[in-house]
Amino acid sequence: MGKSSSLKIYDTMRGEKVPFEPVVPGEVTMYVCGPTVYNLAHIGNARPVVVFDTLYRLLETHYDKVTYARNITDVDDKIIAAAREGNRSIESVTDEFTAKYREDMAELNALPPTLEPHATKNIDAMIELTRTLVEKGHAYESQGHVLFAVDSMEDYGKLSKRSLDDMLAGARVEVADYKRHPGDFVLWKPAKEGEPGWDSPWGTGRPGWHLECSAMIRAHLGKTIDIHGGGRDLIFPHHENEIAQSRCAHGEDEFVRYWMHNAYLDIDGEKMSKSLGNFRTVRELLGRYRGEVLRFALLSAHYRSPLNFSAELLEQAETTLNGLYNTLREVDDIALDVDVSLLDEPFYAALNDDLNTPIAIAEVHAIARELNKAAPEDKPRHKARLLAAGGMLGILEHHAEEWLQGGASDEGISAEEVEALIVERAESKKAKNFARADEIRDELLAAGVVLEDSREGTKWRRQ
RNA sequence: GGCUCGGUGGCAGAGUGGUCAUGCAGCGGACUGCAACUCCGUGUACGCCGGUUCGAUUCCGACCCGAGCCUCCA
Repeated sequence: MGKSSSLKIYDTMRGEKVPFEPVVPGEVTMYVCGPTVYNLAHIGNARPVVVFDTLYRLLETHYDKVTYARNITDVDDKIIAAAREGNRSIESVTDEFTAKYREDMAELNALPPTLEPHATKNIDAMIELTRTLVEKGHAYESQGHVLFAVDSMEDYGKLSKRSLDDMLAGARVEVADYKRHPGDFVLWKPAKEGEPGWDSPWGTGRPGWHLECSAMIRAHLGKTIDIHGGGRDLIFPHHENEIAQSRCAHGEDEFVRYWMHNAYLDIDGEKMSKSLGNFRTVRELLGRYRGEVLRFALLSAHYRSPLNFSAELLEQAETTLNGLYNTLREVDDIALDVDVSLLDEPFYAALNDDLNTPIAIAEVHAIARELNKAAPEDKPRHKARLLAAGGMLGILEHHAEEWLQGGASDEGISAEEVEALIVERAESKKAKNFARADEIRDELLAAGVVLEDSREGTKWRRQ
C-alpha cells in the first residue's frame, strides 16, 4: 500500500498543499507540541492529538519507520503557580496531570507516541542550545536572563508572515527593560526565591518555553525534522521562535520541512480556550460520551477548519457511530484479516489529500451502505473493508455488540433483564399476543433500550 | 492599528467554473403483525453588490459580518 496514492500536506510556511517527501527516504520524523501538565486537558487540546494520531496512522501505511514525538512540558510558570496554589510539590502536580493526560488521550483511541520527552529530563540539551546561541551572537545575557536577539536573524517572522515592524506596530505589552529589542524572547530565566531551578552558566534558573521544544527536537529527532504540528495559535510566537533558535544554533537552512497547524474548536462563535474559560475538559465529556464519539466529532471537520463544538455535534456523532456499529453487527464474527491492503482507494486518497477526514468519513458511509446491501456471502468482505477504513481513522475499534449495548454509563436496566423480556416478547408474539409484545417493547424503550427484529432473532441496543 | 483566515440547505460539514458531497434531523415509499433496523426517493444551499465568462457558490474587485494572531493558550 502507499503506491497508489501519494501524500500531500498543507505546509503553513509555504501556504499551500505540497507533495510530502521526508528528508530520509522511507523514514519520517514528526513532532507535535504536547501539554503543559498543570490541569486537565480540554476537548480543544484533544483536537491536535486526534488529528496527528490519524496522520501517524496514515504515515505508517507509507513508511517503514515513523518516529512521532509529543513532549510533556513539566516546567513552567503555570505549573509553579498551580503547585503553590494547591500547596503541593511540583512533581505531584506534573505526575498527576501527565497520568491523566495519557488516560484521556487513550480514551480517544490515540496511540501512544513513539517518544514522549519531558522537559525536565532534557535540561542539559537546553543549556547547551542556549550556550551555542550566545556563542554565535544570537543571544545575550541581561539581568540574569538570556534572551534571543530577533534582529540577529535575517528572516525572523517568515512562518507567521509578519515583519519585525509589523510586530512592533501591534505591540500591546510593556517591554521588559532587560530586552534590547521588544521582540526578543527569553531562552533562560533566573529562578526567584522558592522556584525550581537548574544550575547554568547564567546562574540558577529554568528554560523558556520555546527553548524546550527546540532542544528536545534536536536531542530526540535531529536537526531537521519532517513534520511539526500543533494548534494554529502556536504559529506565533512559539513556532516562529523555535525556528529562530534551531536554525541559528544549528546553521541548517531547514528546521522543519512541513509545518502543520490545526484550527481550533469554537463555542458560540468564539475560540475555546483556557483564558476565555469556555472550555470543557475531556474528562468531563467522557462522563457522558464515549471517547470514540469525541474522536469522531473531532474528525468530522477538516483539521484546518474551525469546528463548532456543541452538545448537538456530539449527539450527531454518537448517532452516526451507532449506525455504523449497527451495520457491523449484521455480520457474524468470523476471522477477518483486516489490514491496509483492504483500504478503498477513494478513502485512502481522501486521507492522503492533506488528511481530508470529512471525505474519508463519507467514504466510510459508502462502504457501510454496500455492506448493508450486500448478499450474505459478500458481507464479511465488506465488513473487512469497513473495519480497515475505521482503523485508519481510529474508530469502530469496539466490538459492535458491546458498543451498542454498552453506552457511556451502566445505569438503567441490566442486560439480563432485557434478555428475559425479549424472550417473553418472543413467546407473546408466537401466541399472537401483540398487545403484550408491544407493551414489552414500550417498556424497554422507556428504559432506553431499542429492539430490532431480524431473521436471526431480536437484537437490542441502548439509545 | 498591523498580519492572517472565514461566511454553504434546519444542524454539522466537504467540494467544484456547467447532472451527486456526506452525515444527523424532516418528509414520502418498500420491508414489518405494528415498529425498529435497512433500502429507495425527497431539499430551487452556497453573505451582499458589481465584473470576467456561453455559464460562477467556485475566478477578480468593492462592501457587510465574523473569527484568530500580534500576550500564556491546541
